[in-house]
Amino acid sequence: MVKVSLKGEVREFENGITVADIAKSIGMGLYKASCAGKINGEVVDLRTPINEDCELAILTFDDPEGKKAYWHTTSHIMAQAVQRLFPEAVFGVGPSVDNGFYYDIGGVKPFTPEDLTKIEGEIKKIIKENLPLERFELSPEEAEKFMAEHGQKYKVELIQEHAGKGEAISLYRQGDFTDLCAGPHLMSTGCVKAVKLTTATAAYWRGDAKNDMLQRVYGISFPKAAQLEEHLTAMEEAKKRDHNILGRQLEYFTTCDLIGQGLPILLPNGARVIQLLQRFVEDEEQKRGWLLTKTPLMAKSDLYKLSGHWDHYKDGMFVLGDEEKDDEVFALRPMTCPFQYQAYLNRQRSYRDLPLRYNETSTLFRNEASGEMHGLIRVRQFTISEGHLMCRPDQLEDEFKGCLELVIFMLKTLGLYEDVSYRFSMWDPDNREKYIGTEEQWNEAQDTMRRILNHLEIPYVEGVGEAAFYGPKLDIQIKNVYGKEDTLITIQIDQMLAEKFGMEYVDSDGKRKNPYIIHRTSIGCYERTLALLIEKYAGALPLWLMPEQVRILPISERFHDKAQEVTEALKNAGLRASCDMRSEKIGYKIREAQLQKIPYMLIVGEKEAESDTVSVRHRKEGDLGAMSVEDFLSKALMQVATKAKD
RNA sequence: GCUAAUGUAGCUCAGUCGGUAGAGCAGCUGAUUCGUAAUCAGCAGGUCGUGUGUUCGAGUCACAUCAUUAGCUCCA
Repeated sequence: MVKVSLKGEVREFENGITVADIAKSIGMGLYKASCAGKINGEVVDLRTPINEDCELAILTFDDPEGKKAYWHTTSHIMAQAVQRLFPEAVFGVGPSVDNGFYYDIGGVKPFTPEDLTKIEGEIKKIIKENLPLERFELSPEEAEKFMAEHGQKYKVELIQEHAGKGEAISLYRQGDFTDLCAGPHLMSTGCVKAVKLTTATAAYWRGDAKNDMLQRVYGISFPKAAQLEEHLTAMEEAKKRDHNILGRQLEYFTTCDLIGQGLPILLPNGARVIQLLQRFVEDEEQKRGWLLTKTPLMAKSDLYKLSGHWDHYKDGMFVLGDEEKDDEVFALRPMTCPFQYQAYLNRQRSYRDLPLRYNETSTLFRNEASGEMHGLIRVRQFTISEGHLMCRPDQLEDEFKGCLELVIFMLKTLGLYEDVSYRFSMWDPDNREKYIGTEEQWNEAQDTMRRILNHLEIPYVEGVGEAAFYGPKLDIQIKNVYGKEDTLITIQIDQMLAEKFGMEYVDSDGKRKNPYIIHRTSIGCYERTLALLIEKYAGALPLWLMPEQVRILPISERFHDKAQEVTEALKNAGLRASCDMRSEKIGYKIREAQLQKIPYMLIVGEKEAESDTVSVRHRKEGDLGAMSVEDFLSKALMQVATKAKD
């Protein structure tokens, strides 16, 4: 007998009982809903026999790991459907992801939407067949032979890689389909209910552009049809917040074929918001001891050669001139680092000068590959709240903390703090050519950073291979409206470039030493941050950031004078206000202001003229009733001063 | 850069088998002077992303190119 602790309650079972049988013993409802188990904190297959006393949790679709198993099984069902319809298919990998699952499939023509519909139809059949999934193991040799016989070359490759570990290879069989898989999986294909294939795209085998191109089919599934409907509706809603649609509608930015890809035109609304953000950032940085620099937008290639950027990123730079023909070759700057270093190098530095904090509102140019551009998120020219901080080793942790505190202050002010996650971006020792410096230098820099992060109790995930070529990073990640993650902010520790550039300080012992350099941004790129703000607030930015804060709406021509008087009063008080004097009905004017997300609408008519008030309407709260202009002003100005979120 | 889809009026879209371009909203003009999300009427608006072909004839077919979107790769 084994003692199994379930949610704190200990029950006895016969030795070798499976997780699935325990679920069944508790109730058929739980059994049917169960997706996987968790034994002593480790996720396991439902078929796992229990031979020792343990703590067990039954995972359902409501648990993140349960969802993973559910989606993973769905990906197998999809693969089975593809195999039936396209027997020539060669399968790559088919994992679950944050928002569903995918399967990579080679040997087939790109799938059309009609193909996806057909595959969905076959999936339904397989679900109806309610095929049990059986787990079995083969030796690596047997498994390789099995997959080779079925023409599954990618699976053979995966098995060969796994063979060295001396473990058996686990496979799952469901009817006529067998897949190499570590699991866990649901008990049968009938457990999956509502499936939708969302998109078919291309992906490289093993994520390497040199390898075969496979067709990747994405999908999602749910235990209930209503949940699928809900999900699809949510995706439609997300589209309404998409900055690339909303930002254009609300005239924050536009693009132009003649100017080129990745070069958005910031319209007056977008330009205003960015100006407000910049002022805020520069003022806040000044308060915190940062010194503003303004360095050139281009430099001779020699500068980038010294920094190492020329070797690593020449293809991604806009180079002016031809190395073969011209005496001097310039390049638009893709980063600010070596420019600000020159400010440091302007004179000899003492340990007493450190820390030295340089910030800059810095426009950068990067020749991103054509398929990588996206709205305001990935562009070829952007402006970043840049900064480099030179300090002594004993100052590093405090200064790092200071940078992080500034970032957190910014994120909280913007209302994005709850939406970010942290990634400790490290080098990949198996990919040495991507990085400069020695293994010792990397280990030291990473250990230092890890120590600081642990000390500050930052909850981070590790990103191997995500470091900059010169050092590790703390990346602050944010998801866009569709759940796709991007880096919003980064703080980096660099021990290598100071040496390359001969940056030194004379320490208290009279010796010359290289400072540590922290590369950081406080609010990220203004374009990207604006994009995320548009999505976060669905265009209804906080009052202090709205390009137009108040619109005055006279009921009719008779009240134009009064309305203009109010408009002038608000403008003089520092609010961005305008007056809609078109001969339209009040409902029309309100509708338009509302669609433009104008925070306050002030209605001026007979009643207001008589009582010397304005009727205040808020974009979210609706009619707030009449108040004097003075009362409205103090209310609105307070909201601006405190940077309130609505 | 790769795979695929898309590109028609300022915006959203229709346009059948290749036969000479259409709607709604927005814009302009006029009327209306109105109380919390769309007043009515009229007018104007297009080298059908661009280029080169095929054809008697191209928005429609082919090729190239530019841009947009999704995913991959990349992201100093």
